[in-house]
This record gives sequence, structure tokens and C-alpha cells, in this order.
Amino acid sequence: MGQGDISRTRILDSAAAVLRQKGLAGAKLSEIGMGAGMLAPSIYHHFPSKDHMVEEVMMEGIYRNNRHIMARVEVLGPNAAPLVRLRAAIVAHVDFLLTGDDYSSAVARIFGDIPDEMRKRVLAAYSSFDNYWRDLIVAAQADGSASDKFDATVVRKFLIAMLDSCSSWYRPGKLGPPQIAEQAADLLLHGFAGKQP
Amino acid sequence: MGQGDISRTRILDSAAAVLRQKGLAGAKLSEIGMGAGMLAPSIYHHFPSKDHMVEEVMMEGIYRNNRHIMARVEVLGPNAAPLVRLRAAIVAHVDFLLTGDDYSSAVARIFGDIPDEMRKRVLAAYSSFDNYWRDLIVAAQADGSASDKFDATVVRKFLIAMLDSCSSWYRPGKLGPPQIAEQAADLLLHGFAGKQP
DNA sequence: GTCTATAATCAGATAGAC
DNA sequence: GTCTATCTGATTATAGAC
Repeated sequence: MGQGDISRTRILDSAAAVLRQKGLAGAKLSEIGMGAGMLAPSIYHHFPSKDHMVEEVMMEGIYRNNRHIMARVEVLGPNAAPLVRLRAAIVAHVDFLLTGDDYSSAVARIFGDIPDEMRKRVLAAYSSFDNYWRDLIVAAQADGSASDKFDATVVRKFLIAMLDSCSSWYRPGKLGPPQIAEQAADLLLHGFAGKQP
Repeated sequence: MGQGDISRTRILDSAAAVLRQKGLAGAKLSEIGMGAGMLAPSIYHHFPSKDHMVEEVMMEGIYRNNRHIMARVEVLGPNAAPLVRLRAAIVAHVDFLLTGDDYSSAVARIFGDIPDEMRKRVLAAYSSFDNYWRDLIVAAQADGSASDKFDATVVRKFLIAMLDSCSSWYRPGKLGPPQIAEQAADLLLHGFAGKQP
């Protein structure tokens, strides 16, 4: 990155924060500019349109989330059990959302509202992420440690939707991000009715 | 209902369908009117504003979903085990969303985007629904059939987010609504790693 | 690189004929 | 009860000064 990218980054940071909180239609350029210390028209010196800016937030959010989760899984080493890897991914995902990454939370929030053309491109970038989850799920089934009566796609959709939701309802309280993350993993892997130690 | 309510109902039906598919900002009065066989301004003969109309869709969606789930749980009789009741609620919720109720799907879709004032009122109507889920969850824990290491509120949030998501990703295929509903119940109650018969 | 205008667009809402 | 025509307001986007 060059030296002229500081305000550009400030705009993206502000956009991610506003998009996360207000959604796509609710994110006004004036508010995004305000958060970056400038007025709305100045944004156009750095981005050709709101859509271009939003798309960059989406791509960055996917990239960050992807990288964070993979790092937390791969640190376990190549011989870790599939279920252990899957649990690490679940915990990492929740933890990342709740520890305040605006970009990945913005992705979860506005994904359903972006224009079709943009969605195609975002979806393409998202596919590697999606495949990573699919592999974690399928590996656990192949390994015999997870029931193969579940459809892997259905599990993935339910799992991601459940995890993504937490940034919209979580408020700091008696349970912190690590506890929420553990509950998510226990719930998904062993179930509400399960009796674990 | 009086006899003049037919077009009013057609408008609400159309609004629910468009809101479900396009979200709040994407739902134009022109498209909603089109679906009801009239042009946009004619809607104002039946509703004072778009917000009033949207709010009525939300309330109706909550009411329908609530009634449907309660009916499917209460038919089990007062002596059914808490876990059986909870499972019935989960299955009923997914089934209802996927079998095509536009109103309840619209609620799940646009809830995060409605204005604050409206959300307060919608949330008040939603509370009885929320309490019903909470009671199902707490009863299973009190009964000993579900682990009390879970925070009941966290479980409820995760559970509802997971179930609500299905209307956004489900497409008819080899798995129908009943199968998806069963997988949701198995996943939530026994977990992905659980070995059930 | 940011500002002060200002244009262009679009959707919600209103007025009044039929 | 629905239409055509129009108004209003908000928001994205542009022009051009500094």
C-alpha cells in the first residue's frame, strides 16, 4: 500500500462500521464520511461509487474472516481430529465476530441486500471460504466422528447462519465472547439435549 | 372483516411476498401494487403509509407463526415431555417457513432493518413468541433432559437465527421441507457429532 | 484532497379527475 | 376505489473553487 491510502482505509473502516450497524440502505455516505473525518463528496476522490466502496468492504470482510479462521484451525497441525478442527473453526468464527471486526460483521449483515451483479462477484470470493467449511464438515463425517445422516450442505447453511447471527444480538454481559463461542460449539456439535461433562 | 377488505388483503399478501424476497428498502410500492393488481398511489386508499403497511405485515407474520407453532406443540397434550415439545416447535417453525408463508419469512428477513419506533412495537408483539420459546427451553433444562450448562437466552437466539435462515437459502431439491425440519431438530437437540439411531 | 454548491435520480406521498 | 399528474424529500453523484 502506498502512502496516500490512509484516508482510503479510514473510509473503508468507517463504512464497515456503519454498514454493520445500519445495513446497506441505512448507510448514508454522509455518515460514512463523518466517521472518516470528511464530508460525503470527498469520498468520491477515493471511490468511484458507493457500490464500489461497499464491494471492497465485503471482499475485505470475507478475506479477513477466512484468514482468521484458517489460521486458528491450521495451528492445530495436520494430525488434529476433524471434530477438533471443526470446533476450532466454530469458536474462531464467533470470537472474530464478537471481538469486533466490523468488516466480517458487515458481510453477515448486508449480504442479502446487495445488487445481483455484486453478489455474483462476492459469492465467487466467498466460495473458498464456503469450501473450507464444507471440507471440515465432510471430513468429520468421513472420519466417523460425526453422523452422516446429516446433509453436509444443510449443516453448513444452518451452522453459518447461526454463527453469523451473534453479532446482531450479542451485548456484553455476564457471558463474554469466549463463553458464547463455546456454547455455540457445544450446541452444534453435541446438541442441546446432549449430556457432556 | 368487512367486505371491503379484499384489496387490502391482496396488498398485504403482495407486500409480504415482495418484502420477503427484496427486503425493506428493495420493496417498492410500485412492485407491491403491481402484485395486488393496482398502481402505487392506490395503496394509499388502504394504508396511510408504507411503514404502516409494513408494520401490519410484521404483526401478521408474528401472529401466524406464533399460532402455527403453538398449535403444533399443544396438540401433543399437556403431558408430553419438554424435549418432545421443543422438537415439535422446531420442526413446525422450519416447516412453516419453507411451506411458503410469506409473512413469517418477511419478518425474519426485514426485522433488522425496520425503524426503531416500529421495532419497539413489533418487539412487544414478538415477546409472547419469544417467551414461548424460552419456556420450552427452560422446561427441558428443568426436566433434566437438556444440559443446563447452556444459557437459555443464548440457546434461544442461536436456535431462532438458525431456523429463520432457512427461508433465505432453501431451494426445492432432493430434500423437502420435512427433511430439512428434521435435520434442524436433530442438529439442535443432539448435535452434529451425536450418534442417534 | 477536501470543500461548497448543485445537479440528477428516485421513491414515498398528495391532489384531484373519473 | 383506482387512475394520472405532480410534489416533496432524501441521497447519490458531479462541477469546480481552494
